[in-house]
Amino acid sequence: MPSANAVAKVPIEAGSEPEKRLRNRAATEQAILAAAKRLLAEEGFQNFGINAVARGAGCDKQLIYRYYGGLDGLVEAIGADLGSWVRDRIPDDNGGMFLLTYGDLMERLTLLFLDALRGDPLMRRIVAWEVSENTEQVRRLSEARSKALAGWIDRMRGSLAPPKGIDAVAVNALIFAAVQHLVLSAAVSGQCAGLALKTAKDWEKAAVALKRIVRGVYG
Amino acid sequence: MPSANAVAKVPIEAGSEPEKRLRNRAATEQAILAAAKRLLAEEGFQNFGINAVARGAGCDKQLIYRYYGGLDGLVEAIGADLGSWVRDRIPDDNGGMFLLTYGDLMERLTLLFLDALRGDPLMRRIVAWEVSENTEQVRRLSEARSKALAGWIDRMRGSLAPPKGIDAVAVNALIFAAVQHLVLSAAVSGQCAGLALKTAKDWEKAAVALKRIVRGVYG
DNA sequence: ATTGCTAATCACCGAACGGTGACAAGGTGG
DNA sequence: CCACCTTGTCACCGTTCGGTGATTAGCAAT
Repeated sequence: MPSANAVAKVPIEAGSEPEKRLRNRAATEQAILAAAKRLLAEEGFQNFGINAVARGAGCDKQLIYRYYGGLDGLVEAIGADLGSWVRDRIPDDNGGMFLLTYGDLMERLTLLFLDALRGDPLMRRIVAWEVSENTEQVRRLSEARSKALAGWIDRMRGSLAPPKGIDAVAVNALIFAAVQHLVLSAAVSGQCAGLALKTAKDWEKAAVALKRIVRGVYG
Repeated sequence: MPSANAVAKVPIEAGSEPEKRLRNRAATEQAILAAAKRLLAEEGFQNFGINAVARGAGCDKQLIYRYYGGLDGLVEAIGADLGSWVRDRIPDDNGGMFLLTYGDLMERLTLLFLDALRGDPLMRRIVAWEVSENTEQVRRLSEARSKALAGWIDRMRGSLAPPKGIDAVAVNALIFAAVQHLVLSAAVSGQCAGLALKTAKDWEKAAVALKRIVRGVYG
């Protein structure tokens, strides 16, 4: 290997990573944010820290402090993305379907929410984080998430009103809580309270039960 | 200060902590276990570690390795206590009440479970832990908990069977999931999906909604 | 009093953490 | 060409973590 030093001076990445991200702040910021989201989604909030994110982004942690003001700012940037989550993951129309009753609406909402949460590991980790810690970080994230979700629900609801005599806020809180815990538990252990949740058939059972619950309350 | 060394030789704890727990293995083991449970209940699983437990128990961490074989063994010892949790926290009879239908049973079970979970911070932390991590530790804990709970439910059920045509396992999984997430979220943030959960009145609303859901399914 | 067992403590290790200040590298305007 | 500003990197700090010998301290039997 002749002139090894001269070659080594240029990192070997000629064939490994063609993109170098050299002196490009915007790209680096995006890389950091992407690494943070990926890390949080894949590893969970347990080992989520400055060092891990910097390692994942392939840059120095100092840049995280410079560009985001530390982990807090980075987490807030993640929270800002949650608004787009709703737009990306959940259709904002009814797919040509007519929702005649509040029960129709809630059935569709809960099933959509179930599938969306099942398919989004980042969101699951955030939900798990919310019920595990009470730091300012998490509170901000939680707020952003609930706000985005509430807005989406409002848009879907249209002019439909819940039946009189039913505390829809409380009932819906329980239903959404059920979906969240079910999906979280399934993602971690593949089951929830004795109900296996691995195969498509398992999930179909869960969906049927969920519909039955919703219809049991709202008809 | 004459003979300061001699005085310092005896720790000042003469007036601070009358109990010394000197060379008493059984007592030390209990102190460690109690400290672990207290720490887990009050601080959560995030900062739960060998050093923290040793600090909380007021002894050296080496003893945790000796007596429990490390954190894993200690966690298992906590899991072994979960069986007694059911016995302590939840009555195993029906309080002289006659449960005529499966709906009666489930209403009573869910409300009992709700209150029991609300009143037990340790159990809440364990549930939050279960949906946040997937280590062997947590899996063992989870298993112990679900086993104890299933046993209790079985004892309560007696000969009552769910209505035909209803997938009770799936429905009940959702209902228990709802209770768990509701209580966890409330404990952390005082609310769940927009439903405030602080005052007794708030919880009464939640209980009414829960009853409505159960009755909606099981009549 | 001496021996021996065991409960309990101490001292230390390497690693990882969050955080910070100093410095090198790369474009840009004069 | 030079000075300047931004981007990126490096080295280091103090602290905490999990984990492991080596050591001390209390009690019982002989």
